[in-house]
Amino acid sequence: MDSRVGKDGRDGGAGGVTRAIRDDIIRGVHAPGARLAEEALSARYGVSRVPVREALRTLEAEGFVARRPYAGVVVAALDDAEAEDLVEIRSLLEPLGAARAAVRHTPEQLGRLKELVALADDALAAGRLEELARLNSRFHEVLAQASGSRTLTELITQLRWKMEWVYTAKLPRRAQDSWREHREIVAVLESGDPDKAARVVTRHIGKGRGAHRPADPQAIAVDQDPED
Amino acid sequence: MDSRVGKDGRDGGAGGVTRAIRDDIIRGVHAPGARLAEEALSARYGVSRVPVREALRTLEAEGFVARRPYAGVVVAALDDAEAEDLVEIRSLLEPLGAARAAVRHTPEQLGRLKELVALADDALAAGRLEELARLNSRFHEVLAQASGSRTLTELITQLRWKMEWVYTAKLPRRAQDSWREHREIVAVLESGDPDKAARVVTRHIGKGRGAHRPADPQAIAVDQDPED
DNA sequence: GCCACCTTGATTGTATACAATCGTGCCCGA
DNA sequence: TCGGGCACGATTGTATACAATCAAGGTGGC
Repeated sequence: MDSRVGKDGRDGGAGGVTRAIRDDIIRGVHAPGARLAEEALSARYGVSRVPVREALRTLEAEGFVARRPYAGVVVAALDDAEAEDLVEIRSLLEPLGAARAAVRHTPEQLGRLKELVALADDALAAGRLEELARLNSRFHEVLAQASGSRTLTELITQLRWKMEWVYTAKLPRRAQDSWREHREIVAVLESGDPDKAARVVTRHIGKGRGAHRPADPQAIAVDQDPED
Repeated sequence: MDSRVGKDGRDGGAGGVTRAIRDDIIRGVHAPGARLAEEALSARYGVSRVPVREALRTLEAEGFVARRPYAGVVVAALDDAEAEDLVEIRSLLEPLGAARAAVRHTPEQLGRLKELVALADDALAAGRLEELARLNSRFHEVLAQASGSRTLTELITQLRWKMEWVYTAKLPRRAQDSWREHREIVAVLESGDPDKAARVVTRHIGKGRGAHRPADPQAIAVDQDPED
């Protein structure tokens, strides 16, 4: 149970602490609304208060924690309406990213996507769902990067983090067959058709309906599949 | 030419430095690609290196600067493709925010919007364009907050900052008559119709066409109006 | 003359120490 | 008994000092 950030991580320094705290928030180690005292964090992650403070500043900008002057930071609480908005925003941005990726993707990125699909096939055959989830994150991360837009990439990545955050505490995983759709995405990217790429990803995300119409407040994305 | 952050600012501490540096980046004081040495910044803004570092962490998360380990931070450079993406992303998110605002806005927020429109009328009559620009920012800020979604509010606010950043260096202002449309937005919000709100803001932003189709690469938002 | 290596300088990353601020509990008085 | 005020503790915000790392320039050898 030692969460201290390893010295070996490629991102030396406070960046590692940022990732560690963010992961712990997503995984529910730090519950929403919990107070995050700087000294406690510095003890827990084995660094001084300065990197902790910088990490908290990053997490604040990303929306994972809220800061009030001289009152400390607390883990942000995502209510149902926020969760619904996340789904909606993502259903707008990821198709846009896919459309960009269809035009701008590099051969190397396409190769990485194909590689990830192949790895997922192996993992699926071996029944390693844990591996599948990790590959899923990587797939969408590379897909976002293929958009060629730094802004889009960062936004989509952060949205995915928050989606994971929301779903981690809400439902068990059901991951398997989304990879058939992943393979389809790669094929569309290779064809270079932006419209088709956007449509495929829209369907993949699971919000095929019109954009701006607010969904039924009752159906708070509980039927969404975290593994997409 | 003293940019040091005043002690009087409501947001005590490093938050003020963050705002100051961001404003200077947006205003072009720190040119894209410029190296931002921490000590130079701390001298310029009259604080120590620690608040500067925290501010840079925030600005990094917001995408205004890029950090490379032990290599310092540089002001991010937005190429034309990025600028185009910003326009596209905003044309997706602001209508969504308006749709949410039409349903969730509080009476207080609606009052503030009306008040801003009135103030803009006065400023317009007096010919104070500088005041108009500031009111314009406030209007869209309150409009975003009225969406009731913290995520949406932050995203839209950051996008607006970046739009301002892009346009500051590119074209002169032409601000006047967008306020007629602002008044229209307020009316739609009061009516409570989400679809109509989304349509009005979509037209207001100036990208009425379909969402995912990439725009003509030649027409890089140069004909966009920064004052909307 | 050119390349590899090392040294040096500057800059970032981190830790420790100090100051400012706020919440809290206690005490006193009505 | 209850309310206001005050002092205390804890925590955040900031400044200074030190360690780690990298880039550049010089020097020696080939």
